[in-house]
Amino acid sequence: MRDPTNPVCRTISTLLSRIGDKWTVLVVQTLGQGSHRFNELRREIPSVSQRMLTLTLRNLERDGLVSRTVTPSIPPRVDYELTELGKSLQKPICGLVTWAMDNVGSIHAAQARFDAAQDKAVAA
Amino acid sequence: MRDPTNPVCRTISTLLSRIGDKWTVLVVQTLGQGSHRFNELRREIPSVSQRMLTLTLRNLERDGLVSRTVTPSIPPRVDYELTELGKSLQKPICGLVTWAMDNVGSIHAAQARFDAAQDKAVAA
DNA sequence: CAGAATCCTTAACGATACTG
DNA sequence: CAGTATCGTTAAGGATTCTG
Repeated sequence: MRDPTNPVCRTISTLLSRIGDKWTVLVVQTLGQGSHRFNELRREIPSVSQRMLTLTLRNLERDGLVSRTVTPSIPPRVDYELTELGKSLQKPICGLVTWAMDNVGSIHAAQARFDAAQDKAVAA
Repeated sequence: MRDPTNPVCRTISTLLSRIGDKWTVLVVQTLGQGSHRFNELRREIPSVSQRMLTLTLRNLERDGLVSRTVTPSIPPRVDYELTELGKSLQKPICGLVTWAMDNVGSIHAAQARFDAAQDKAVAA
């Protein structure tokens, strides 16, 4: 089940690393509010670079989580939207984010304890 | 809420990248079966290097998700175990893994469609 | 047994400049 | 507007060697 040559495991692992990358979750959550154009996404997520937004959207599109609709006008218009599959991913992501928000306090406290113990050990 | 200078957001983002790293989820799931010694973990996760296992466990310990118990014998014995906080994280992780397993098929199909369309575009 | 330290390669990412 | 292409930096991770 955790054999890395197993294709199912590889897919799960790839998905987890997507979730863990810097932008995927932000993009999915933004698209959760509805369809967005490329530069609308950039404005909603100011810290993302053009390059990273492009790559993130390409990956999401390739995995079937986001649809890309091109309107060949001048200037061109491209709309991104969550697919049904993409929408279904929101729930487990939300579970994780909620857990994190509920437990920020405990985590920070644990980190403070750990770092204090480290300092003490180094000082000694 | 998605301001990267907000400490809560930073914690959430750090947690997500932990989930997304190569080993954290595997280690948490292995420890979910019960307490393990260092080399027991290595045997259960053969692909992890000693260095990465050490780093992963340190991070988990610092975040308060895993406890580390040293028995100063010769040879030394170190046991790792999920804390209550760590156990509570299993549920949202499971939600994500379950989603992934349920949708591997759809994802692979989407990737195949995407790649086929790419090839066609390149060939043209 | 459980690690710390070091070296090295690769991949991620940001910044910038250019294009249909 | 919505990208692509290229470059340079940083960080992740593996392999190896050494130690209490």
